[in-house]
Amino acid sequence: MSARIPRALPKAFYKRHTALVAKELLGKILWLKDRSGITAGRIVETEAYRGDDPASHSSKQHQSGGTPRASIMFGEPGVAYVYFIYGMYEMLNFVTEPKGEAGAVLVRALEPVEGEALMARRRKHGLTQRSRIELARGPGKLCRALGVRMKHNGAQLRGPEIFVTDDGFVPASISVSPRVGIRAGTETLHRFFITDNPFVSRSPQNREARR
DNA sequence: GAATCGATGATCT
DNA sequence: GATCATCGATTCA
Repeated sequence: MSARIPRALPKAFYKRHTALVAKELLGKILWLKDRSGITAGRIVETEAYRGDDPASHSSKQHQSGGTPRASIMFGEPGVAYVYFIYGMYEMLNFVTEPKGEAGAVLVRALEPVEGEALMARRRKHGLTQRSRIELARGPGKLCRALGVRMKHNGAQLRGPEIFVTDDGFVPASISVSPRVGIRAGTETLHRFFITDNPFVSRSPQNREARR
């Protein structure tokens, strides 16, 4: 079980409009490497948060570069933005847009492709076919499964701990919907997911318009 | 399958 | 002091 991690996507991939990056991340593979081992999953669901969008952490003090927590969203693209929420869960985002423009993509769900046993141990699950779907189906779950912690805040997405790679997979169809769990900005269709993919997190809005 | 609710702590006002 | 880009247990069906 010694996975060889391929070359990661370049910084330029992230230095673009956040919604475009969120959409193009679908099908890419996210790797986490730590002392426990290597885990990886194919990204099947993302959300875009950008600029002064009221749903985005970057909307507050937007003119002056954001609150302390969100200031990383105004910085260099291609790094991880990790934050802690509900007293229990980490959330993993990728910083987007050129430096000075605020943006980040929330990674919401993965299809496990490497290190499933380790993921199951971290999630305290067995490895039935059923639970395999549940391993990383949701932003809190995937951070648990991969071992994403606050210490990864600011980490590069080209290693040595976090990698995002492209194996050539192209989703057959992509769907969009409102974002999940927010109060403001609910009209914006900035949630992207691979159509009919069973690893996409459960939500009442799974039957939204395709494109 | 769907609805409800408590856990638990950092962040912001 | 209120809010929160969530989850799992519980209940009802």
